[in-house]
Amino acid sequence: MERYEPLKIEQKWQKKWEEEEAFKATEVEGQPKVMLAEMFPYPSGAGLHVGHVRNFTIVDVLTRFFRQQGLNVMRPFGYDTFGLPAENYAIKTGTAPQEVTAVNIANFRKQAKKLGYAIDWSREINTSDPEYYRWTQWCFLQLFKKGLAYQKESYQWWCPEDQTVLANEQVENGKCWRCGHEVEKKKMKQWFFKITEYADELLEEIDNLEWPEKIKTMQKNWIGRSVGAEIDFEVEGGAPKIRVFTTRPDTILGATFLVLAPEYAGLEYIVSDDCKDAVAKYKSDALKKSEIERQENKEKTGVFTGAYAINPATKEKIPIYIADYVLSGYGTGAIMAVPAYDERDREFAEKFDLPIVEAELIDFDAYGTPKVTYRMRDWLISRQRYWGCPIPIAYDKDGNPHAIPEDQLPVVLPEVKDYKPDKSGRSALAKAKDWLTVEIPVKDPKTGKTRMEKMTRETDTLDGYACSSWYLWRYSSPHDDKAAWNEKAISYWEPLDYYCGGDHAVAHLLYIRFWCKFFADEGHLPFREPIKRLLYNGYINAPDGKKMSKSKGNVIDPLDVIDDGYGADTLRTYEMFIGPYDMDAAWDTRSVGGVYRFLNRCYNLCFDEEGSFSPLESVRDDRSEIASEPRDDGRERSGSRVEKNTIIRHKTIKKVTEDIHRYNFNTAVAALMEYVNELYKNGASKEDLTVLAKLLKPFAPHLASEMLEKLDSDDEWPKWEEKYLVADKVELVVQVNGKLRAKFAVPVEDLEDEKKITEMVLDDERIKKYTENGIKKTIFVKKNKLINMVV
RNA sequence: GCCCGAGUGGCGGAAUUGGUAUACGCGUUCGACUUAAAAUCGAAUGGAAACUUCCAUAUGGGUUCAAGUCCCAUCUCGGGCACCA
Repeated sequence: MERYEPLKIEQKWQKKWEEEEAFKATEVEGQPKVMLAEMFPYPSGAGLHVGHVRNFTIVDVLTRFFRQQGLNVMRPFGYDTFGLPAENYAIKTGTAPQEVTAVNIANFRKQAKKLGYAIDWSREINTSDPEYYRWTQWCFLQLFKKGLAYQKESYQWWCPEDQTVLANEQVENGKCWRCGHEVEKKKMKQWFFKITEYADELLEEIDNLEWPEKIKTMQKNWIGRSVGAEIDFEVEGGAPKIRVFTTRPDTILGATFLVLAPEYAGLEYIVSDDCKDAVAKYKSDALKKSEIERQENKEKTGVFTGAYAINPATKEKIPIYIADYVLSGYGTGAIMAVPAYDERDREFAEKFDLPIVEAELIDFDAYGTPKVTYRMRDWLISRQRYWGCPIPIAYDKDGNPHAIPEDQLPVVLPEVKDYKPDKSGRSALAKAKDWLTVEIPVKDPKTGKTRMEKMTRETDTLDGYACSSWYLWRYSSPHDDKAAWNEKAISYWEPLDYYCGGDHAVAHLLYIRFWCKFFADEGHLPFREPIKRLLYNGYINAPDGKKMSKSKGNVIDPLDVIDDGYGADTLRTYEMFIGPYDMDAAWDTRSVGGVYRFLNRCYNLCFDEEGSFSPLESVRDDRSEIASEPRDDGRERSGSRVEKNTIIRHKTIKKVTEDIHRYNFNTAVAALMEYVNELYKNGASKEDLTVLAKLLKPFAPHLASEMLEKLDSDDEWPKWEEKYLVADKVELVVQVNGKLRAKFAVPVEDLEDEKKITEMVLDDERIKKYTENGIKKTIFVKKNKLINMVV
């Protein structure tokens, strides 16, 4: 007897799919389309891990499901290749990141093919390929032209280990998200994208997305819209007015002092001479304080500036303090403190012995102007690193930035020998002397003539998130050399219908929405939201329940699972069966064996000794008596095995179809297992097996293809018919006071006759003993085939 | 501190609209095949009882003919935010 040999079968089909370019997608006007993608991976040297497999398989199950349903499906693939791991490796070993990246991509591609994914390999993209980043630079220039990419000198998070600035989203608990080193604040001139320009729309449109509530809430909190007012306070002695932001302008009568952030601009005009030293010291201490220290010690600190302001409502003189509990980057960096209504102000007031006035609330119209403020800041995008997309900017001799003309794109990353950033904090690009100088055409404002001017290139590179903020659109025309994306192609395929990932809840998913709105405004995109549905999958942990990590030695390598003989189909199906897709799950090696046994049973149903399927009735006659034995539950008592199979076949089609639509992949697999168990009991017809193979194909495409080939069938998704879902006899549940007391097999038409049912039930010995003293009422629920007698 | 999730057998988990709790898988036990083992096939498997019941969905209350599901309170775990005025 032939045994199920997954590796042999899988090789055969993978070769076939590759040769046929089986998953190539082309636009067909009028045919409904579906586009799906996972969050493209960073191709690390370690290769695919089980988390990738879960993520990619979810996309693949949906991809194949929709293909089998006759939709025009596109499922591309790509690599997010710029970033620190390759660069740090380059610094350590001198190997060019370009080289390492090429090797890692080749490995990822090979592994993804080994998993049998239905990928259109002609749509493979790579963010560090000049063919790609040429258009990342083009995107930057569009933002630059509209003033949405701008430079600003401000205090920024700086990682002393990686020698680069970090965005707010890249600082986790006061530490660098990559190396874990404590970050500090440094005043620097940096590039920003003005994401705040779109804050309102980004917030408002969240509710229209088919995204998990968790992600939507996180984005809303991140944007953090607050409605309030700005109020000006005169400063005694003629210093510039202090403008504060408050959400409670109605409490102004209780404002007994002002507090400024230590970084408050214009502080020098306010501080009195005798307080200068104390203020200067407090300010420098605050800047040195790490984020960790600020978080751990929430005890209020601050110093008096020696200056006073006038409360415009009470006309009283109130002192001005500086304190680090007021943040420079939010609102105006200054607050009116109302200790009677605000807990933090109260703490401060108590510590510094300031008055706490329980004043009445007033209508504030006379004192403030309405103002909306956001917690979200502009997106800091420059990085002092080599391995990133060069910012297409050059500086004239006065230091003014100029756009590199679009016909000079891409600005290609120059080859260097030493990848270390220099001591001044500039990236290794500063060492590429030849590359650094560039000639840019400049229009002379007086003569109107254009002349070439020598300039110096920007040595910062773009945050990797910029590269991934438009890649979904590149998929629609991945090798177009005329435009970032082709308008016709993108309007057919996009927006993306399904996006699946388990990371980047805020940053990436907010940035890509921001760029979408910008490019829609520029007339380049025909939609304002890039992603219709988001599936946010959970992590896979080690068998001990802990996170997998090399140092703990608990990593499961998916390729080992395949090569151990289980094969890709088992791995894929197991990871779908492991639990609800959006919950974390622990790897269980023994359960992998269980899924393998299931696929083996599928195989054995289809391939007997002669290598042909086992037709119903011809085999397993030894069990025919058992099979036709009436069962206790009374269901289908009269049905033949063929009739039983027909019912369960249609039930299974319905269950699997609906489960995949609901992303309940685990219960879809369970339903297939139940179906196979039934076929083992009853025997299987060709029709039974064909349906099995079709339903199995999204999960285990190689085995299913092998079965379908044997059965001489296409893979068109089967349909169920409701009429087969109703057996002629059904099981009636009888409860007394809500407790299960008996089950009856009744003809389905009897459910229409409540009186008949009631009489029959009351006449039964099992029920009689409970109802001797009479019944108060009966509740009959036809839908649930249930009757409850209340005594 | 605030905002979300979640808590069901020995284990991972089902129960989709308030209606048969524990689907499916793992593990365990027994049986068939075998000289034997593996593989495979079949049966049993929440706990106490013992032939008919009782108790079980984190804990305590409530609503209902009926609650894992709804309401109130409490505990535990996970995630997010964390001086945002």
